[in-house]
Amino acid sequence: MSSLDEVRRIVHDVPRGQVITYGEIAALIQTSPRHAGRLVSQLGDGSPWWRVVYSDGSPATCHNGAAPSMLAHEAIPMCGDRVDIRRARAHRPKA
DNA sequence: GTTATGACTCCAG
DNA sequence: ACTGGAGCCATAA
Repeated sequence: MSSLDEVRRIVHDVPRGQVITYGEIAALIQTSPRHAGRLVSQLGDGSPWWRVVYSDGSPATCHNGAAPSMLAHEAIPMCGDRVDIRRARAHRPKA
């Protein structure tokens, strides 16, 4: 089981209408936040990468800023230009 | 084995 | 609240 699978499962485990931070993923797989983002990028387009946001709720800076659009389309609680991480933050999948 | 890079986060100003 | 700099781990060359 590679960390990539772990991340992929976590990202897929995030219910619609909620998001998860890179730091949360990094903590779950026991690695640094730097690698967390890298793994999510490697997931490809087959996973809801847009549900993964920064620790302060800002969406990923990639995809030419398409993430906010996806978040809004997913009925994610947003606060201005950032996600309302306070409300949308997904809890741990509880292994 | 070493160097360079990346979808991050934290601390200080 | 915003900006800038440093740290970190893994993969690729």
